[in-house]
Amino acid sequence: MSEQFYPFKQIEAKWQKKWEKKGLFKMDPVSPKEKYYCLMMFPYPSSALHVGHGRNYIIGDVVARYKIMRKFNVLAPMGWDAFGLPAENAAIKSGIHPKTSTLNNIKTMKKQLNAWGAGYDWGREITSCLPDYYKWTQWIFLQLYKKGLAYKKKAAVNWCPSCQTVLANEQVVDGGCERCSAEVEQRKLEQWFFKITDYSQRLLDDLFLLKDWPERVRLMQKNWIGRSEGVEIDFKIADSDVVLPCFTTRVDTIYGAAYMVLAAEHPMVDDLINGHGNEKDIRKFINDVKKESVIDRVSATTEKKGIFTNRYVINPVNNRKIPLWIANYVLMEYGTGAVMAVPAHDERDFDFAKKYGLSIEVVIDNPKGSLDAKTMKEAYIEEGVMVNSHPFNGIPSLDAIEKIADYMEKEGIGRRKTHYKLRDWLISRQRYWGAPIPIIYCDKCGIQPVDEKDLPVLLPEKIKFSAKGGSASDGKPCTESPLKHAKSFVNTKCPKCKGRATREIDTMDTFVDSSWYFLRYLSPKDKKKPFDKKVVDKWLPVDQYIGGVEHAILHLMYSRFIVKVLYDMNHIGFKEPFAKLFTQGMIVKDGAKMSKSKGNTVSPDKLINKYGADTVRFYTLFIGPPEKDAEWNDRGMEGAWRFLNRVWRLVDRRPSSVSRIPSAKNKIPPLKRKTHFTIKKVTEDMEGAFHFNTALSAIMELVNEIYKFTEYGIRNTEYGKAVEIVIILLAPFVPHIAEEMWEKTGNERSVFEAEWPGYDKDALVEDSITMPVQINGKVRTKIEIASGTTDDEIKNIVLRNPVVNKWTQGKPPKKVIVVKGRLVNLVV
RNA sequence: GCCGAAGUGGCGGAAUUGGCAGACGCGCUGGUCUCAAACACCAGUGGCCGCAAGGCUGUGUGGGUUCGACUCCCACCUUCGGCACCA
Repeated sequence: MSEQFYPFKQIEAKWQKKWEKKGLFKMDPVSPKEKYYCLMMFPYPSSALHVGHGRNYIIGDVVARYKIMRKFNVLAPMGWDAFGLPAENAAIKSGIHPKTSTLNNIKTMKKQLNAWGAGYDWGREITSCLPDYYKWTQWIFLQLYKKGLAYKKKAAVNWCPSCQTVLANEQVVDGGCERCSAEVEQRKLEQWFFKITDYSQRLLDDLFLLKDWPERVRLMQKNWIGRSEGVEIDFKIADSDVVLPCFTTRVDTIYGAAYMVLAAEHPMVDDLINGHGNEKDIRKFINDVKKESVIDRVSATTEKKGIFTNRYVINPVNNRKIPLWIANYVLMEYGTGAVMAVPAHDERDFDFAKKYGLSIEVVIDNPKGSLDAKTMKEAYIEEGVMVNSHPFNGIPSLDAIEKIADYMEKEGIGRRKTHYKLRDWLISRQRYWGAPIPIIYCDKCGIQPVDEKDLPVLLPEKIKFSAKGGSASDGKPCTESPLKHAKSFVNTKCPKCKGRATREIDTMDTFVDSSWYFLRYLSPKDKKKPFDKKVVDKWLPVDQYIGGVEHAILHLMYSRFIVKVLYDMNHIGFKEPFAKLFTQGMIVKDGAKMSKSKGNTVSPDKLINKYGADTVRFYTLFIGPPEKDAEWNDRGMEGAWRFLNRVWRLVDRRPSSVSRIPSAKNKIPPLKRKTHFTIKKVTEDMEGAFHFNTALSAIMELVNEIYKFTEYGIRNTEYGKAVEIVIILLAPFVPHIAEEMWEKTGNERSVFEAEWPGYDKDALVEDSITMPVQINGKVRTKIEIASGTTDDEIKNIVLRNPVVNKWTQGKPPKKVIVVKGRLVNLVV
């Protein structure tokens, strides 16, 4: 029986069923084999997956299957990051409860994952919106609360007017909401925070342990943490005993401080301007600044504006009296909200000083040519030699940073300090579809955490989450958490005094859900505890984590933080969650990221129906190096499809036995060597950078060689071996067709139980090699050299070569360079 | 502005302890098979000159190091990603 195309539909259904029955992806908790935890970032259950999402699961599946073949005890679980805004927003419009739509979406996506042939240990499935999961998310909150790492404060927070909720700093992109792009406003609200800033230094230090993370992700985290070292200097206010500390990283420029600037929100501003003239204008200025949008406040391009306070401060190193200003470009959240300005050596200060006619003095000279404060066009921010800074004149400014810091600490006018850009993690959300924060407010006892034994705090299912509180479909979200109106939820008893009390109505940011899920997979059904220390200590850190680079900061930083907290509380015995990270590139279509709103998504369902899952997998893997973005092209599918059919015919149909006489050009290939070379190449790609595209080309080359072989009607053991190797090497990539071919060639057990082949180094050695001969670096001819020929012999052969003689015109070359196994170059 | 990655045929991409640029695939051209097509198979395919043999040229641009540079160094251009008044 030989059909035109291979019957992928039958084959894929057959093997998907068999793997499930056999439990190919079931992790064995008692196996003596070495563990391998292969994790893909769990998806948010949106309506359906497209081929861009597919890349993530296909890569993960290839890795898991490969490790199974390498006889590891593999854990490849899957779950759902199921809380979140989109489901709630959809509910406001459609009236369908988020739980209903989410669980429906999960069903669809699960089907899609199966259709791709992606294998998971479904017995360990987790769903973050179900009480048996979020009970433990609440437990995590309580642990942080216990440690003083969860706290409530009234703070200026990022508010998205369209989503009607606050956002974490990490969720504000270019001054807009990362989800809906609406311009973010600042609001003062009572909110819950996680004190991630306590872990700034450790999050930074341990980045250096993560050698198997992409460099760029480590860099992004490093920049986000934003550590900088400097000195906090005390400036005394003139005619007062009040001290105004300010932070600088450039203490070497202290003698050039021309004025000082405060943020408009600085707490001392009010006292300072009180009764010192011009008060009205100053207050107006401050109000104007506070009204500026978030985008303008943080943009480096916004024009710098300021106003003089009529007050002065004293520079402690030279007792100079310098003016005190208020300006829009100083941030209250960083440092002390007060900045010393050195116009000659800071761009911002330079612009500001020019605008308002403030003095400029050079205190660090350019070694390449003296600076003149009167003529300079821009600030000189490089290092240089100290001037006008008695007693530090003449020394390099880099040294001066240390010397002046020492001096200040000795004199007690300043102290070394380290600052971070990282801010605390705002976790409150004024929305319904999230895990309730397990906190109770009692008039008598104040803020009380819910007792652990009373978890979970159930999210009420009957809820009205529209603005009017009436129908569920008037299209507008509430301005407060919809939980506010759920009386049976809100009204409760105080855990301490048993008196009447109310519950916190905000829910947690979904990033809290996803910052610990990788622990839950090890005991997804445990009703007594979130995870078992012994088991997670055995299985974590995750050996290979795979996901999109868009999570480089948010999810990956939060997870690292939560793991460190749990470690400190001795709940777990490891400090980092993910040993190895692979961030795959996006698949784009027509130059843009695939998205429903752009209408450029490619659905896998149709393609799988037309070509089969293996073809879709093959093309997705062949499209390019997986860490890079790639352009999807439906045509490319044809090539993958053709190849799989070509492979199929190797075992399905006896290739035509037309005997041919090998021509000189088309000599019978050394199949054994090619086979071993391919094993080497594919194994290296699997173990190394995951360059599946080159692994697949190598296999294609081998198949091409096999075909050349069959043209001559030769079917010897070398041939049989090569076909067997092709099937095994293809198995992780295109598992269904590989299994079927494996069975057809007489194997009874699954190809995933087969031994991954090793290669024979001796088989890689060639009898003879073709060496290019260069003359002055240009290839002029090629010679056939038996392997093992000495350099001298090669030289002789080359010098006798007629083509070479034509070019050298018989003259002896100046130099002959023989590169072993590579080429020969003659210099004439 | 700062930090990072990248730039190679018509297209996706391959090749770096410096050593045959364009593997593999898509597309295209010609052929075999067929009544015809589909499928498959064979041959060709960076550009320019040439009937051919062969030659010249070619990895974003301009320099440099080297017997030899996609690969290393210097300067620049472009694209993408991150950060962005952090003192």
